[in-house]
Amino acid sequence: MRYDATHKQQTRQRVLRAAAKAIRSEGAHRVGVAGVMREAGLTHGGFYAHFDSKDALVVAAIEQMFEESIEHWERETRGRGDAEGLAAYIDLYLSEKHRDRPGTGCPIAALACELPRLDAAAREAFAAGSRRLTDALAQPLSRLGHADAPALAASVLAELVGALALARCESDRARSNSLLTASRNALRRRLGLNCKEQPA
Amino acid sequence: MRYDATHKQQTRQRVLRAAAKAIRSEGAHRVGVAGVMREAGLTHGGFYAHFDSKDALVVAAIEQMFEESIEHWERETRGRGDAEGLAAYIDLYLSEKHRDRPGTGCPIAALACELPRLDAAAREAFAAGSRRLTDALAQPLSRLGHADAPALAASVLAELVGALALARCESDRARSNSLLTASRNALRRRLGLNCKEQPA
DNA sequence: TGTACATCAGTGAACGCGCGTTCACTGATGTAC
DNA sequence: TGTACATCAGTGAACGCGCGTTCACTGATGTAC
Repeated sequence: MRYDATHKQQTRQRVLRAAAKAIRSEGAHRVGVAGVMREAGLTHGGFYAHFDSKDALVVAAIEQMFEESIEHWERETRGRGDAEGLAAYIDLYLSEKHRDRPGTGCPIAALACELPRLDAAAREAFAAGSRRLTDALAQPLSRLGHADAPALAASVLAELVGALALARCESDRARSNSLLTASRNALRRRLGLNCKEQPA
Repeated sequence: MRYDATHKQQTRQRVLRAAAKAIRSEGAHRVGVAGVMREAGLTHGGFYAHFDSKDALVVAAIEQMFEESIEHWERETRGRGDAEGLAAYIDLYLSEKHRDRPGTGCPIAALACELPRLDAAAREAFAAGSRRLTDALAQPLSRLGHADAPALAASVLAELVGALALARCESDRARSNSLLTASRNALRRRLGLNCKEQPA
């Protein structure tokens, strides 16, 4: 063992994190192996010591994104009540900051439309991640007494994802903000969360 | 004028329709000039007699898609009451058929995530189309007495788009169908449309 | 402690391929006489 | 009516470029003695 046992593993993680960010920003098809490696401080040739192919990188990066996403959800809701945690997550999800930084945000909002065009392994990883996020949403909804929490969670996630994606398409900042506000208010009302409405 | 005056215009329309379909199916970045021309029964060389560049084709194709989309909305709601028309549109939007045929479906659900990566002209065309669709939704909502119909329309469109995109990502057919059903029911309830719930 | 060595993570030139784009050419068309 | 012609929509070979991938090589590292 010439190098530290964790050395290669750490490099792989660096490449993976760079890929997860670039893919959410640029899309899986536009992201290049060379660019990701450069971002990780390496040259493109070394890539194949870590991943079998670009497709394999995309799959691993998708898993990485959802790992980050679930972690983010847990960090934001931990130690809060169900209602408060949900409200905080909705506000964060539909915030200007999240809209303006797709690279570190929700993989679903960044990649959903592109996903059906990826290979089966990538689709499976993505679907698994989406289910985990839906389940995470369903739990507090269920504890709050909502009937059919899994279906409600799916519906809530759909609006979150759709609103964020639409807000990212609108280059007029004021209009874009009003899309975020519209869905924030609609979701708070739907879920019976503390309804201090925000003006459009 | 050697050829019929409308001949070139008709060819252009054929190319445009092929592009609008291919871009929704494959994404703007994956679609190639040669493939679109082949689909229109031509060879790639003739492309530049009709469009300045691939980017220009994408812009024109986006306009074409929204034209089709608005037309589709009008065809489905014409001659129906506001509530009935909305319910019919929601059912159609969140149908298995729409999910399985992105090429002829809503441009927003097919392209929203990819759109921020397109150039300014494409983004502008897309944003304009999205606003038209939101306005079309807002009108019956307003007539039905909903307060702040524009915001509600934005929220409804967000859920429609998000639910369809998520359903397209889920390769397990039963799960995918249940995502569509969840949002169909949630939207009907939200809008006070005739609530014959469908089982998940 | 010092030196020769084996290892292997990472380098960078090279490849084949598909893409957007260009351009000299073709040949079906309607027109002029 | 028939024929030579001008037009121009469409053809297809060729280009430069960026991409994913390969591979012979490098050089920093820890080890053996």
